[in-house]
Amino acid sequence: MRRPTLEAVATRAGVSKSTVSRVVNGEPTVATDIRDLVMRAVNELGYIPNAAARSLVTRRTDSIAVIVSDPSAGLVSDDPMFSMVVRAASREFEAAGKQVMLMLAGSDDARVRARQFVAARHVDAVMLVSMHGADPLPAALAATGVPLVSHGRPASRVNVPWVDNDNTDGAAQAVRHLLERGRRRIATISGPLDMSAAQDRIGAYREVLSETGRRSIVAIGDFTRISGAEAMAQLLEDDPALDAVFAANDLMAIGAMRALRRAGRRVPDDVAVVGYDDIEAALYTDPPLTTVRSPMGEQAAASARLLLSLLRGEPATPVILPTQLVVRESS
Amino acid sequence: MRRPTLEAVATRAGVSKSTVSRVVNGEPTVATDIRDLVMRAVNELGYIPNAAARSLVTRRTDSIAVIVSDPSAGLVSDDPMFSMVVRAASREFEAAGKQVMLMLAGSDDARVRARQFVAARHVDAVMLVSMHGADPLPAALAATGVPLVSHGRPASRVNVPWVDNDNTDGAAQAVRHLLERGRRRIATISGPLDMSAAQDRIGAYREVLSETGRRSIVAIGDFTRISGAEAMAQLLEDDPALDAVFAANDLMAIGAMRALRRAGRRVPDDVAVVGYDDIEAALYTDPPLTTVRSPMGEQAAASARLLLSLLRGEPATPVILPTQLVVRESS
DNA sequence: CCTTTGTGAGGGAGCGCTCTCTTCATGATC
DNA sequence: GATCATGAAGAGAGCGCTCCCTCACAAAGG
Repeated sequence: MRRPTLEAVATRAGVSKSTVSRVVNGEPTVATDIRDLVMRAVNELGYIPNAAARSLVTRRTDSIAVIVSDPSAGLVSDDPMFSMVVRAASREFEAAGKQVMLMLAGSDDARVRARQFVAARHVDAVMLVSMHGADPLPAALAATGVPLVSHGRPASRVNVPWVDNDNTDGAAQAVRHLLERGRRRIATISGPLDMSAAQDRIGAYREVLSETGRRSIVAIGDFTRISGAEAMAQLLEDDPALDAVFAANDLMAIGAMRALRRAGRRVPDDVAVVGYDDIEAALYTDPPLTTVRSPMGEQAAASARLLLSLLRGEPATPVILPTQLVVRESS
Repeated sequence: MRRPTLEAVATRAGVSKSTVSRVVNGEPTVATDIRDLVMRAVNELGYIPNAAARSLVTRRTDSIAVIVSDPSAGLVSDDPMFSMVVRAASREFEAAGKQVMLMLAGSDDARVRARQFVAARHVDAVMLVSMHGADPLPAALAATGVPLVSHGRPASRVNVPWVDNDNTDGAAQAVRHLLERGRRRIATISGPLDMSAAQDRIGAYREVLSETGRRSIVAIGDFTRISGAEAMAQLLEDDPALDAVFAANDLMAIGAMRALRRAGRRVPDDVAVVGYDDIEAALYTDPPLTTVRSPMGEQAAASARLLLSLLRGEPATPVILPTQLVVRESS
């Protein structure tokens, strides 16, 4: 009935518990014939170590929390970021033999639970994803003393290693590209200004424009398609003569293109559109979207690897991955 | 240094370990004054129960595995299904106080690990997502005796409770709608035929067409955008005169629309397109996509709830959720 | 020859908790 | 007043594992 224990294996193999433990944990100080003996017993009994018992004594769990802290994440959000990041990170952790505990920290309540969970040392480490300036989680988690890496630079000043793409350079590339195409009135649809990625992207937009003596035309979205459409409508109202728009992500760019179409503007003839991220959907818009490729999956994998190296006791410093403009037909 | 234990709390409160345990676990047989005494000690010491020790004796882990078993899940897949399903299920489990262990079972290797993991009882239950006919996991997991629910009806004949949407009815609605619109040569882009959803959808397509004496025009995709585009190109080659296409999901419909545009066909004038799922992106295609709304998030939540009720010892029977055609401008 | 060193295996305490069993106090019943 | 039922708190075994320590034995050195 009950699953076999170390002791059962030891009895069967005619050795001590200690020896079985050594074999199971791959310690080298076991003679090969005894090792074979033990392994046979393990297989015959179908022995699998009890993780709870093991972690009770080792104080390790071999699992890692991936905490996704976004504000609400409405029920209808088919967010490509989530899918890519979670998948890539999982793959990396699983390859390292770590289990992934996924926690959504959308509400304050959930954030408190997440903090508690981490403080209770139910996981060996934490990878934190996608938070905004007011998010108390980076600091709260850092305070638990559990190894922690942030996917994306935290907006608040807190001493947590992170991995990000070069938002500033990416956005600068996008805006320069529009200038080179001869666009004069270049608007932007920014993400929420409490997110570092949004800050960096709009900062670069402003910087490049001011270098060439042009003024900024700004609307704020929240990185969703619908907000992109709304922001675009707003921009058209503010400046009907605009001839280009840089959206801080592809989802908003897609929303913006829809709003432009509804307003009777042609893309790129009347208004050029550039996005950011290069999600797969950017290939399938009409026209296909010019965008800045940010290596989202790679960034997540790098975050995961950074955390794993931290866990091995190696020092962790922030990582910035390069980005690259992908010119398609929308600009 | 070390975190406080039950015993430390007991000493501080001047009671026995047993009493503290009762208080912490909310048992009613503790006098209120003593309960308060204990709670004060708990708060003062910042006591958090050690999950490993607890689960060593209770043989519960209060965690649930969500196993996503899709064939490869290429690095570039920003799959809306994944995001919605994982989020909705997580929300449900977290609300019930269960931790979610996410496991990607893309490779054979990963599948073996997942099976092992479940067999080792590292989780109390398993929610299995999105598998195909040849997938050995449903049977393998069922054999472990761990409570199991499948999100989507398993393709193989295996006795696992599941939750699905009414694929047959949904697809039938889509095809009837195209007929009502006066379309004569209606093609379909099916999903992989080893998936039950794909089987049901193409089955209904064939059924409705044969009722009206029309022939089937079929291409097979794999539920990705790119495969939808390829399948559409194939269909146009097979039957240049087709005037409608029913894609078994929205991603493929989006790919198909792109292929149609490239081939110089107008949607819906030359070719009407209907998708399936009603992902958010369906609103943002040009023209907006007519599609069958399948309640993906609701389905995932229902799967999660079914599993939770199974865990409470209640019997579990399959659940089928209704679907509804959403007519937009692509048909 | 005895002692030292090294190596591989066994013994057993203890990780922090739950849960059964026991004890004790209180009050009800006859 | 003796007996019993009831309810609340304590004692302690034991969950399955790791890891420190001990020990046996063999080889090497004096």
